[in-house]
Amino acid sequence: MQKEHNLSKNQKIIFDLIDKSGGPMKAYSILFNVQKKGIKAPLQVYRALDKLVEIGKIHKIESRNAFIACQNSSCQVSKATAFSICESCENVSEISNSKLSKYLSNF
Amino acid sequence: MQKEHNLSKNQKIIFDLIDKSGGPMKAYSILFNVQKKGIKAPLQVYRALDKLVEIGKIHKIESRNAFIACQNSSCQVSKATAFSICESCENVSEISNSKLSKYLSNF
DNA sequence: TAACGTTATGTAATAATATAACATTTATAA
DNA sequence: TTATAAATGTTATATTATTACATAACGTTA
Repeated sequence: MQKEHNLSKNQKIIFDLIDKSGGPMKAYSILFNVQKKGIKAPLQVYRALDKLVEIGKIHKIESRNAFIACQNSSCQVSKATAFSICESCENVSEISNSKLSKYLSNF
Repeated sequence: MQKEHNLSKNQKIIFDLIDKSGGPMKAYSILFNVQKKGIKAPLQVYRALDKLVEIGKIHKIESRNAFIACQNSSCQVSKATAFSICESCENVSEISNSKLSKYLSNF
């Protein structure tokens, strides 16, 4: 089970946006979308993103420079998470389970 | 088995550099290192890197924005490749085999 | 070999992504 | 309540990557 974290103001604004979007969002697109809420600088976005990744609420998809809400309510921080990404439509689904972590840990 | 590709001049210069380095190299570090050989612009580096990735001679480590020579002589293009990266020393070893691809393809 | 398509190269400018550095405020808990 | 950590705000800048356009080299086949 995921530990409860009290998100700060900026963290909550940004998490809600990503979560509601239903897909991966890029940092500067997030920035654009939250400017009306008073978040005006890249660093404010990146700090919130860093924290959200750290506590497991979102994942970064490295190959896309994008961030997506964790879609697995029992997702454990520091377990392997992979993404299956359609190369045509860019649809993303999260792959995260203990078998994958265990499998990769053989190497 | 890997198809033979005749590397162009720039591709060869850049592949040799990465290969000899024995580890991941970043694009602008590559650029710095090949300037004496006449490669002067980022785009020249990125174009060679793109091609080398495409033909499977190197891999991009997305989370590091870095490129590493394929360490598996029988590495198949378009098969999954993962990297195990020490979080202390940043040592990298390549994980690439058919079992991993097959395992991931279950999702 | 001339004409053609394809691939590679050169160059300048700029876009997109991310961090450094520093000051201040807010939340937590001893 | 004070001290300590966490979060915020702001400006500037570093790092990574692409657009756009022009030219050259290479292979094929007519």
